[in-house]
Amino acid sequence: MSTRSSSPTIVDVARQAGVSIKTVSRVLNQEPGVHEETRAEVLRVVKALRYRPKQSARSLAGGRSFLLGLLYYDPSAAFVGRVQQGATLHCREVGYHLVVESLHHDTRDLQEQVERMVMTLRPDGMILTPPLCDSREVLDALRESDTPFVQISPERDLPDAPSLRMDDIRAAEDMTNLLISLGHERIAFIKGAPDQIASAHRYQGYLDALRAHGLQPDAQLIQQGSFSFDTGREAAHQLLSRTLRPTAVFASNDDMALGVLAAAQRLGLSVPGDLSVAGFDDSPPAALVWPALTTVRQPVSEMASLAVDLLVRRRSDPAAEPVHRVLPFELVVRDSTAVRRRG
Amino acid sequence: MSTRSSSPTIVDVARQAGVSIKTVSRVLNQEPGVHEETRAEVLRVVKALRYRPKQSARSLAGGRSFLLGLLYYDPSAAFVGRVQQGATLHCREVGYHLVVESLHHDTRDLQEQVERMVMTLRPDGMILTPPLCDSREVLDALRESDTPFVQISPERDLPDAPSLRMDDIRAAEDMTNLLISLGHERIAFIKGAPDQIASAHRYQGYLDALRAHGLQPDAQLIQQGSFSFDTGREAAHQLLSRTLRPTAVFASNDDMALGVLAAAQRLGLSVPGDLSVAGFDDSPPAALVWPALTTVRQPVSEMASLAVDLLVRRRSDPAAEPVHRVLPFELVVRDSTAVRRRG
DNA sequence: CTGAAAGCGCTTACAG
DNA sequence: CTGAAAGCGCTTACAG
Repeated sequence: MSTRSSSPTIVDVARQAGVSIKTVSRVLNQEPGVHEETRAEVLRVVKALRYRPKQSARSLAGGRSFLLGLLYYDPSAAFVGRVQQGATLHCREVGYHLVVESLHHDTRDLQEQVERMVMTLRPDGMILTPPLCDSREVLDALRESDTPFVQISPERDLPDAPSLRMDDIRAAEDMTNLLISLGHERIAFIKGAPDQIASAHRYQGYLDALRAHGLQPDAQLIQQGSFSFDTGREAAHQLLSRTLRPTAVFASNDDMALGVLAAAQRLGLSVPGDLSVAGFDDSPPAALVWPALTTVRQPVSEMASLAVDLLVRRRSDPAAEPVHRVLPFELVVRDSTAVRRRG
Repeated sequence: MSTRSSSPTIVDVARQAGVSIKTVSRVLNQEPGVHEETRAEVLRVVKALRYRPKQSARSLAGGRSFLLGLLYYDPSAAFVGRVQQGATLHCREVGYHLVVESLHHDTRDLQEQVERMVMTLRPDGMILTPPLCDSREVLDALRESDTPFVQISPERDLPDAPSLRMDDIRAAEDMTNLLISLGHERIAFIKGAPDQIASAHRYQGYLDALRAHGLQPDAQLIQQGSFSFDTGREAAHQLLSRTLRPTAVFASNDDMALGVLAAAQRLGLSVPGDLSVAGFDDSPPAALVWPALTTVRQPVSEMASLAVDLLVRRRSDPAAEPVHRVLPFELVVRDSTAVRRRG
């Protein structure tokens, strides 16, 4: 019923500007070799008509979709949410759009799911987050369809794809150094899931810092967790029930650190008075609990932005050697850590 | 360098199946009027060739993009994350894809942002979450571009768009009833941000439940918050410092309830021993804190699925009267609430 | 039940 | 610096 005329096309613009559609196309795509006056006139008409090139047409003709895909598994993961945020914002800046695809990690047809998505949508690239970025099925589907992708925080780098990560070892080392500088010597550590390389790296950083300060790692103070709240709480319960308690606990992610907080509370220990607690990730709850958690912030937005850039730029230079970058992290010192109480 | 032949098109399928491309198109779009044998043969070839129709071509020719947009403002909001999850999963089932667009609520050019997104991408519909679903600029941009949209939990319903929401009044009433059934009579309430209709509704439900049980609302027990952790903590501090303390606090969202937990802990009150605490939303931290929070779960996945359905179906019946549905919620009883301790 | 033709709105070679 | 032509891979009327 709308009396609104249908959207203007490139033909309308060309006609009004008195040029060919090819010239309009040139201006829109910022190609060189257009007379400045011509360019200005075209732009004027574009603005006057509120003309927007239609993606489906550009896509069909030009062979690129201006779509980037974000593949993820665990939707609740704060990490993915922040990747997405960084990616959408940067996508807008470069004229792309982000399509999100949530996968069931356990399903049989992971490869089929990815393949179908990629073949119908033809995204110009995919952004992969853990644990999917290390899934053979996902990678195979992407390779088979010639879809460029970048891995964010993968278990291991690939020769044929760029990756972006932070230095887990160094971050854990810095956090441990912080605790040491606060006077702590009996610093417990709760390890993460054994099958994730980040667990080993963070543990490594912890050990490095202790050794650099001449402190002996104490097996009694090292517990195995699996990155969950419950394992953190149980590990802390073990650690804190001993007569000779640690004065600080470094949990290798925030969920476990929250578990430590809960255990301390249960046992009537005050944090940070009786016990300092540090986490890793800077998840949303970290800032919401009491006391607010000291933790490590990963450079997630930067990784996401860079991922978008790498994918978009890849078009101009498809044969470029894939980069593997390590980005700087940040220690977020809040209220759960304090100078060790003497006596 | 790849020796891989380019993807098969509808022409390849038609040739191999010995039919016209029109017939292939009919089969793919499940149109009636194709001989069963012909249909089977086409499907066989489709499968053999691993043929997938290209979205950009379908989109350009058919005038629909198979893309749905999710517009949101606050990325960290757990609510939006769950909407997204529900939407992507259902999108896959119906052959659509979800494009996410994060907006800056405060920017001047909200309308311009939305208009640009919609005009280039031409999504077949948009899913709007609070607070954007009530933004005049967003709505105007959508209407002007003839883009169908559905509102999830809007402040108020619109005559020209479907909306999906839960019954806030009833949910708050049920939660209050739960506390009353546990023996509580001095039940405090922390209100949410005054500019959101949900705040008024939840407060209303609280009052309704009290009155139904012959309990007088006590102004001393009612505090104003604004849905943030800090306002929850402050309000709780006020409430719990009095000589005649409440035995239960109903915070009208989880973030504030977490603040109540923090305040109680600070004052040395045990939850739920000395104090029962209830929240609203079932945000991720709600299950992670100690004690785990009793709260209300909104039917978010259902709203998201329905939103997708409404948008997809709208194509077949664009003139249909927009529906305004109220979906059932769920009380999630965890560890922060208990029978009132006597004496 | 099936098909030939036209067209969606752009970009890609190719000319000049 | 600029343009005419062809084509991307589908769907939409329109026929029969």
